[in-house]
Amino acid sequence: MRTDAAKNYNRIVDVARSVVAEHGVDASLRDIARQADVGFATLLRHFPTRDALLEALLRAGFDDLAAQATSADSSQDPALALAGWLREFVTCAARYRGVVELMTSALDDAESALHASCAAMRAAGGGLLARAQEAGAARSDLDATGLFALAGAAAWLHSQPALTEHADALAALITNVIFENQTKAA
Amino acid sequence: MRTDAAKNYNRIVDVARSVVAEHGVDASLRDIARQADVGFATLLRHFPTRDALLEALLRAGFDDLAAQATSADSSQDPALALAGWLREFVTCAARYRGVVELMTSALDDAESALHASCAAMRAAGGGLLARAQEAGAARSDLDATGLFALAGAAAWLHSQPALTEHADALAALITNVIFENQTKAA
DNA sequence: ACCTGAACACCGTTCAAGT
DNA sequence: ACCTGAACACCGTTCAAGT
Repeated sequence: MRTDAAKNYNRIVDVARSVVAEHGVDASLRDIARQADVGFATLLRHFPTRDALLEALLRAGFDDLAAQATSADSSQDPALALAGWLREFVTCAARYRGVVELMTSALDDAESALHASCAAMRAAGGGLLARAQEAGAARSDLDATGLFALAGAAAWLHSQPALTEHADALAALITNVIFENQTKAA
Repeated sequence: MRTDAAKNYNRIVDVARSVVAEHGVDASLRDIARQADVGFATLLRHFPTRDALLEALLRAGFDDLAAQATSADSSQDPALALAGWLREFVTCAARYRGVVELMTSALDDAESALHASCAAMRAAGGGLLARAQEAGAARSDLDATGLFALAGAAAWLHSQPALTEHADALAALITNVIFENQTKAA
């Protein structure tokens, strides 16, 4: 990449970060290009689709999540490792409005620019879940997708402006379900 | 209302039902007007805002929810009454994509055409919750908004196409939290 | 009273032309 | 190689004109 192109690329990403922070994942791409002092077609050249631009904003967080899961060695307490991962997941998924929906639909759409990193992240979480299940610290009727769904619901709650009041406590109620050891009969 | 106006009104609502079912709450209003064989400005005349049109689609369900809660007399088991209300809530909120977000933001925005019916519904659910709490059948650290938030998270999960696989079971895990009787110390 | 077309300012996409 | 303006088909809003 030429240095002038790199400069445009970085300026677009910087501006996108602040515009998406304000307007959510549906923010106007044209507006981002304007604020970045770049022709709109130039933005499209660097990021041919909305998902591609959002991927640039979110990839770092996703990679951290995957790394955090795989680096947790067997000496660490499985329940604590999973709990830390969940906290990070919610922070990451609630950063911008609409990210959770983006992630779940990206899992279903192999064409999305976000598919690979989301799938990797789900698999990594699944590994942490399996270890916690073996230790008897997590409910046994969950798989990686179930973990993702519950963590996503918690992140959704956390990302609703009208619910911020007690979002931390309420989201914790949801993630706590994961650690339930179901003993009572159905 | 003149009879020709009433005919237009009904045709718009009918078409909107099917278009919103397909495209979610962000469906194109212009497209709805076209399919209803009505000038776009006519649609705006009947429904000056998107919320006003969606309110026409959703009001019946909301009213049912409020009625269901107030009609539950004291002879009924409080836990069963609340459980039934929650089931209805999720069905209603997951009917179209985006409804849950619409409801939570309407609660925060007194100007929204949906504000009144959503607030009434939340209050009605709060009444059922209070009775269940008195009977010791629901956790005591929840209020009407907390109930709404958890039910909303369950409905969110239910409305994600990528999660339909086990949506019923996972959403039930979330709503079950409401009936937990927290006994262990913090 | 109620309906409607036209004008407007936006959006995302595409493409031919510029350095 | 990389950038850009212009044309296009959409969107929601407003308003002056029709019956």
